[in-house]
Amino acid sequence: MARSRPTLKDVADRAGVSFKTVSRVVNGEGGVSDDLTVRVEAAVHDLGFRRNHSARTLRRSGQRAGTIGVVHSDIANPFAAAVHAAFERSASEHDTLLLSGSAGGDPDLQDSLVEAFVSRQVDGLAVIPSGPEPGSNLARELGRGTPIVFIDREPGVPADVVLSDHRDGARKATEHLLRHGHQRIAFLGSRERSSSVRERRGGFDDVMKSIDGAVSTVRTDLTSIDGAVAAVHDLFRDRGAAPTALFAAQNLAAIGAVRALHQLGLQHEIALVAFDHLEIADIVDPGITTVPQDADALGRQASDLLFERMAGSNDPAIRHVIPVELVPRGSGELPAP
Amino acid sequence: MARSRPTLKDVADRAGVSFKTVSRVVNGEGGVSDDLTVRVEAAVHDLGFRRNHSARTLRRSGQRAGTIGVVHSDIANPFAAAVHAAFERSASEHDTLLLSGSAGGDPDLQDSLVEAFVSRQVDGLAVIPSGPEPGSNLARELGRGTPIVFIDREPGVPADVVLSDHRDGARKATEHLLRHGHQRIAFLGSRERSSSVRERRGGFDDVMKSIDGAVSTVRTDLTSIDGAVAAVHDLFRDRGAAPTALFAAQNLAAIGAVRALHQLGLQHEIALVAFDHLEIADIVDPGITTVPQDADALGRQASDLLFERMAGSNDPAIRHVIPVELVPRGSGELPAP
DNA sequence: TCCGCTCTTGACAACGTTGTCAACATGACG
DNA sequence: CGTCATGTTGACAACGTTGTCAAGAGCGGA
Repeated sequence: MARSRPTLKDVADRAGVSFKTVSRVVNGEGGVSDDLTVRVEAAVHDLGFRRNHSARTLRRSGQRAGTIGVVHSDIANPFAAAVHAAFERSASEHDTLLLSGSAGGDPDLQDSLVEAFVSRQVDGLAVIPSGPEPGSNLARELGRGTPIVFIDREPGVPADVVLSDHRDGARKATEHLLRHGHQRIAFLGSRERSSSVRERRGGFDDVMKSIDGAVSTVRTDLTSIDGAVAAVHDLFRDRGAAPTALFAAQNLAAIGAVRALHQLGLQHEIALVAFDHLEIADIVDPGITTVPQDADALGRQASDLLFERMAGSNDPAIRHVIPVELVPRGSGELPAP
Repeated sequence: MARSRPTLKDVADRAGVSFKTVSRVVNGEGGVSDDLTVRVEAAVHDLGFRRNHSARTLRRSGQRAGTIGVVHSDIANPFAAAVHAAFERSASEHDTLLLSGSAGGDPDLQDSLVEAFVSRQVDGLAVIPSGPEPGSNLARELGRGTPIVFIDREPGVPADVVLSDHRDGARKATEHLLRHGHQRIAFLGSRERSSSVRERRGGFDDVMKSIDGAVSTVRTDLTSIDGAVAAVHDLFRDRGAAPTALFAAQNLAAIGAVRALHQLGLQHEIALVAFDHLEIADIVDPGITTVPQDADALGRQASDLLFERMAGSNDPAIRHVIPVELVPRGSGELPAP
């Protein structure tokens, strides 16, 4: 059974001083005689005293609490995990810890995460793709002036945001396939409600519509690898009407597409370009042509933006777009039959 | 500039009642007339009041704070992220949030994370491989009776732990390679100070030492994909003395090994067995024979253990070992030349 | 010697919340 | 009509900490 943690008062009793003196020593405020300082430090060490951060920030309200809440869709997604890690590195330089949770695309869950974060007095929030629109709690906090940064999704409200150039990346991917002679191209996407996927879809449509004779097939809401595998199998059930190239607009969809093409033995016939970084891109044969996102830059810049806002910046909402480039590796350069 | 969040008192003023009445309504304690309840609820809604969780748990010390600290080595590692996600799912069923941080194998950093968690009054801690031995803060908390669960590492002290059967898995992998005629096998591992890697190394050595003529090469501290790639290139600089099979004892080392073998064009000649789940295992050619860990089970069972402990269980330290099985996919069945 | 200064120390309020208790109103019952 | 139980409401302390202020000791200078 956990004995309760020692308090300033416990330390004070042991050192035979008032608890205010202990507070001074613990905070290095100075103005305490060497004699007492030594005694207090010994007592602190003996009891294993740790300042109660909650009580501290309660008393000093208005000061930073040193905690940020991060709302994920699914932190196990490699892209989300990479962004999180970069954000965390940057936060730790500011002595700030991260509370995080995955809302899995459920707006209600996202809202209740935000509520839990806010009630724990976070200094700011970072939101990585989830629901379509900010939930009511998020909207309220925005209105209240809580610093919030959106990562890789359109906020839909005036708020700081860092995102990859989804539309441009999708255009580049699609044009790349067209340039290699493909006219029938399938778009594979995850949650359609996520703005990043909508943007990528938009870029794809922009290009396809501008070309006479281009035929697009669209499969969205592929939220798992298995779902994407099934969708690709389905596409090739009728080889006559099947596309000659795939644009996998999200990392899990891409892994599923690669897996399905390999299962079907079509990996050298059907062209594939994938959005997002894939660890496997240069291992499989053919290598996967990708439009990688810079998760590290996204995380770091989002953190920079948030800390600036938390430091009191009143600038109008900042929108940071990170350019993306296509990296050819083979799968995207397969010619149309 | 963020206006400060409304308090019970603000709501009380607006509703024209005492703040204690607001507290009662907010907590659904009952004993408030319908008349006032309605007025208070309106004020709560208008002001967007959210209970200050820190103040609440300060007052009710002894009660759970609803927060758990998770110490990672690197949360961007797919295995860690998967464990984290499973842990998080389970925690959210207990209305508990996770504070997390990556210590990257640095014991000092791990200790300062623990300190930051403890000072934020977490109810318990989960520790995923990092330093070699529990740091002094962790040791102190253990002594104090703070519920702690170790995941996938030997605690080195009497404490709850959930781990894969590393040694047995490594034995199975090594025996599998021997059975296919290999005698010169290289072991590729990450941080040697991590108990999981030590155990896997132990299983490997156990088997190799028991076989006459078996020659083992060992490369450890391969903490990144690139590091593993370089190590494998190095191994095959002199083909004469090079191993005929690789046992990649960790996921990043495995990805690096696959990549290097493909770069060298040796993927169909050099056998490979990998510890950990690999997303790419059945995509590449040949498929990668693995000894996958059940990250989901690890996370869930660790969480179960921790919540039981937090509920006051005084059972002696529990050790939960999750069995692992080898999954043949091709790379591990390549015969020795 | 006395004043005023600095240095050290502690008493006390306050942060936002919940637990305890008392005050008051109402109605039932003798 | 008085007593008592019940239901509603608020005053106040407490949680662990920091900020404010005052008290006391020690010392130099007039």
